[in-house]
Amino acid sequence: MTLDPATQIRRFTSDIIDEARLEKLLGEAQRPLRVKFGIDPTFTDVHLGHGVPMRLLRRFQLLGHLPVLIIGDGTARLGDPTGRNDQRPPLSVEEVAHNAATYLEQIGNLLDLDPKWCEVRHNSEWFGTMDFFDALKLASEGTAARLLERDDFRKRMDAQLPVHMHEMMYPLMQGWDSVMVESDIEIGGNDQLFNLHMGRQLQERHGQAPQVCLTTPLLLGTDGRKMSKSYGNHVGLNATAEEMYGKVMSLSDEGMADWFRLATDLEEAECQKLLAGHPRQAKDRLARLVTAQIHSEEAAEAAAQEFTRRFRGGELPSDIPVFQLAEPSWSLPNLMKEVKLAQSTSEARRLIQGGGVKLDGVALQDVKHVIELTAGGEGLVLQAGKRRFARLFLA
RNA sequence: GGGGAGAUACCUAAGUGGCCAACAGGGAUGGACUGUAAAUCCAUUGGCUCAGCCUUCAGAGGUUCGAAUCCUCUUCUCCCCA
Repeated sequence: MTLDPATQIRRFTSDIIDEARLEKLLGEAQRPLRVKFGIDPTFTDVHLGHGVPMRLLRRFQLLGHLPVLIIGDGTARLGDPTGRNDQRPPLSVEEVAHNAATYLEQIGNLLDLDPKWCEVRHNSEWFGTMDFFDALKLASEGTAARLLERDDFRKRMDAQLPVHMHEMMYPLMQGWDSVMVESDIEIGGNDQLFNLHMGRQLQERHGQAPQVCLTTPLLLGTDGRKMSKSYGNHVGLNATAEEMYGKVMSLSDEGMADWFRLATDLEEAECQKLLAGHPRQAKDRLARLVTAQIHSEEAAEAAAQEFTRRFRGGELPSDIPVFQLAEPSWSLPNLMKEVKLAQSTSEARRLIQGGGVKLDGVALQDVKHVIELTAGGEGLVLQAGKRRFARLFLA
């Protein structure tokens, strides 16, 4: 990758507020810049989409600057309304602490969390000691009209959905974080622009230089929609190498260019070359790069081989979960429930009738089929759909 | 505080006394095709001891041979007025 800091940073940004100031800050470099990034500990499944700002933070870290991670244990109590069409459920203190720990653990592969190179703060530090009058004072720093202009609120109002007062406090709280940590730069997803701006506004009102705001582009999910666990199109940072490689391989062709840019460090020219070739080849390279980054070169290579063997060669996976069952004789639906290939008898029946169930490679379409288990040998391999397997033995 | 509207399965959304386990679309799952891409086509999408039965239409009661549909109360939301 090229050495010019601004170019490195631009690869991961869609909006830059006050580009001139960014250049100036980077140019002076008299001191490590404080680069703020807020983490909402409202969930535990961190995915590659969340990894994009991390990778940008890593760039800053490599350039000698200081990432300041804000664990929003105060803000999490209400939840960022950005992009939401409903209200978030409140979280308990324990949940928040657990989520934050899990989050940090997972991003450890992308960012150096050594206290020497990275500052981690909890915003309960300042919100926890605020009394009601302090909160009112903070509330007086923004206007309702400004907040209600926002798309997400606008849409909810139009759809006749509730917008609660406390949700409007969120941007102010995030902005206040910037004041408290005296950030020079704040990074956020590109839907965060409003919240980031609030930081500038509050900083100015409190005698600080307004932070530069950088937003990172959204890394789309494997199906081209916004990456989200609820769509099942995400690649979790805690996924195994195999899962990760496989997930990336299921990425739509259209999404590849963005993925090369946002999820790998591969040089621009090289990316273009790959994208011009066969999509499958390019995707394989992409999947290896992504996997290697979180796991290792070796793990990525192994995952690629296993993938090829399984899906191109049509062979069985090498790590089929083994079940030792006490009963020798099972009706097919019950057996599937027992080994978690189906959640209910009805689901099992659907799978069977749809032709998705195989025993040792042979499709079974009879719902009433009875399976007799045996003790020794290879056992029986039961398969549901393309990727769920169970190897069965009589205990 | 007053008046009006509304709450249906994962989501959107029909249904306004029996033909409703509940139209339609989306999503999801399975199958065909394939590069675990896209597009397309087919099937499925509450549960079960599955040609039958059981539990669902915000919650609790009630009317009726019979209710998601009618009545009462409760909870939540939206709109208008103050």
